Amino acid sequence: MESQQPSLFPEDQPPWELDAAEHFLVGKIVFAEPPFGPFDYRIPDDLVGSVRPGMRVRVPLGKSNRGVTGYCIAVESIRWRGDRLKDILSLLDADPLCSSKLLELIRWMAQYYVVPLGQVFESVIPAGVRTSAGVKTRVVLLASSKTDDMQQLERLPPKQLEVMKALLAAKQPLTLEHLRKRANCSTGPIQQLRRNGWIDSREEYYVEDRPSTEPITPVTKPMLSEDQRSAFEVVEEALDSGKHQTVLLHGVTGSGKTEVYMEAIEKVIGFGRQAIVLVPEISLTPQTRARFQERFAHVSVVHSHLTDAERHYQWRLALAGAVSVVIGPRSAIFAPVPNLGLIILDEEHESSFKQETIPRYHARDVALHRAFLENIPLVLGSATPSLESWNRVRCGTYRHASLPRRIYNRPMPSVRIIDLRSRRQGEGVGIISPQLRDAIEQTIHDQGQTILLLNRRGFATTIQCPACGRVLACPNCDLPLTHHRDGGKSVCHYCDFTMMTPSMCPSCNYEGIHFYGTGTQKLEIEVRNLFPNAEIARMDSDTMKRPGSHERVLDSFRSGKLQILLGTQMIAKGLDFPNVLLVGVVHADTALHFPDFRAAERTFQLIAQVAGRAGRGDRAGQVLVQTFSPEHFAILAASRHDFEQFASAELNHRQQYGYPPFASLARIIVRGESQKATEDFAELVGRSLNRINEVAQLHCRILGPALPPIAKLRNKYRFHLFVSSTALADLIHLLTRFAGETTAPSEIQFVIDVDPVDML
DNA sequence: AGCACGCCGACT
DNA sequence: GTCGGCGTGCTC
Repeated sequence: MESQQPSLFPEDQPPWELDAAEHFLVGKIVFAEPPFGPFDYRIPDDLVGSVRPGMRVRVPLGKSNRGVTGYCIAVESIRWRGDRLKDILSLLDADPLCSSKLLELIRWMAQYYVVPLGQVFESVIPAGVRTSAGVKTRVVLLASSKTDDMQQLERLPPKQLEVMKALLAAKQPLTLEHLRKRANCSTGPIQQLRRNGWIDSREEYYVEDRPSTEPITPVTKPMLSEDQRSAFEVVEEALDSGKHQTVLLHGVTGSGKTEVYMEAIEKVIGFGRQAIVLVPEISLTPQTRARFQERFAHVSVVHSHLTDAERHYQWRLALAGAVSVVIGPRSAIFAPVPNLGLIILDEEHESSFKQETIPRYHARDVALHRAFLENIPLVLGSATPSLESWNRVRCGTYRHASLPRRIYNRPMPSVRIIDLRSRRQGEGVGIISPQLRDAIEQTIHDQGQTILLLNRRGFATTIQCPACGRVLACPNCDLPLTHHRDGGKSVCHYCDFTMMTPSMCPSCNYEGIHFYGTGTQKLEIEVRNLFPNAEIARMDSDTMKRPGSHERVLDSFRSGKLQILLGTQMIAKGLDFPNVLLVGVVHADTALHFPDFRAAERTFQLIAQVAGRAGRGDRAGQVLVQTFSPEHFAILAASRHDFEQFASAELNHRQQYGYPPFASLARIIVRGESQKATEDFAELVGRSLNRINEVAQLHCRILGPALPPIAKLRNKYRFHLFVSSTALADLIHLLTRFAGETTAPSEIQFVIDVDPVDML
């Protein structure tokens, strides 16, 4: 990665030449496209002092000297070493786009995730900032030097004198419109002053002020419960220590973690510092925003629907220190606040904190590193912590604060496991067991509400010919298509390929193709049949496509209009409805048998999270879990609300097989349109990795290439390899060397995914 | 990525 | 003998 310039002269020059040796400044520049650099460019005399790390520059590149935009990562004084250095052409920023600490964070990310520095910049600095979205120019007026002569000034006509007084009193440039208002005059006298040289004008960039979206209605803050207070004290201790410290706030669902966060934020704001709150994208609901905006002034909410211009504006506000709290999804970890005092990452186990495009960073790990660099506390909150974080609690790396009880000491819901295997064939062929059906009926009778979770959308998960056994598959991805009853379409859930579901088998022409497996659509139909008088709504990514539909369904559920809400995991998280007395997990095994070492963890989390939706009000809740694996430890532990038992069993298993968190893991995905060429290249990748591992004497395990569970995606064949090591440095070293010396043929792409979350 | 240099086939 | 194919390599 380091730049190398072939030196034309011996390193140690004779002293008489050393005297003559010219010292000058160079900027180390990186680019977002190849060649990534870093390259050294001379800083021309007129830019000395203004080029600083974190700024963008325009530089000539290549034989044609085409102009390219790069990021300055360092400014160094070097000795002349041949005349091959080119000059920086111009500066694109007046001030650095990132502080030195953020720059350090970017460097760490580039190293850790094996991504060129320039590409990390592109992801850290919002596109709207880079394109100056929403920035306009305007003419501003300022008093000229002529105004130094007070006597001359006094002799101006009265109206013009008034204008000049107003302008001088403002002590800053004003637009024509502003000045006109302040002097309470027409434009006439102002133009006259400009003509006579009393007023100078210049163009300036500005961002339109947006109407403040902050209805500052401070609410009286609630008293912390005893549990909340003792949890807060752990965080407070970390804040007072003035050092970096990570606290895992382990609070059961409904235990009031947010109050603890807010108390900590309040304290940080009291120090004149800022806080960043990271939440999963789906938790950034208007209610969450309102909660923070009611409690604090200057809250910046960064959600995914902001335009580039709005994002740019929020970013500038944060940079200027005009924001106390930034709340947003994973990219909010890069908020350029000047004096960060605390980072909070809520629902830290959520996989949406992992970015699935380059750079494939995990916001939790980036947050940890930023907190370390800024020397501030990090609070990770979850009811079902990731095993990575939990293991660090066990090792004593993280402090543990827990909220073991729900607020007002409400009981956790009782969980009953329903063994689907015991059902006799032929009887109750439906998806809803008699026990679950009875429980729903009882709940309706008790005027309560029911949530039904089925983590698979569509109608049927496989479309199969009962005569020849042919399964309808996606032509692009080779995965079974899911039948959607609205419109009778077959849809691929990976690439969205859609076709009309044939009535006839394409292989054997058998009339009577059959649907197997269950999705939320089929569940909806069965539930409607079972409870014809109930109000029912389905929530999954198919019904939630239109903006606002999410809110509409949740509002009518909150109002009590709906008795049953069914859907995919989007109903499992965060919802807080006091009248939910029953939660039904329709098929707990959906995620259990995935070829992924986190399958058990995911299953535990999903059950625990959705179970947490029940019994949040005055009346106790109950949870029914339907499963074909009633003895599975993840399902058993979830039914007892016993995270620790689950975690210790799962950690033992991970340790035994060398999975994270006991080893660092990376995945290399190779894809291409030709199966043969893709496989050949994947083999080559495997040989390169093994060779580097041996010659550099690294301690890495290399697995594969193998067919990933999704072997074909969007018309591309895929192969993957895994590299793991108990020595993180070895793993990164191997990957860095590999990336440095490998170029894929043009029709093949490969990506390195460090700490992969998605194994498919 | 872009643009060079470079070494083999069909044309004036 | 020249024009031009796109295969490797470099860009501060």
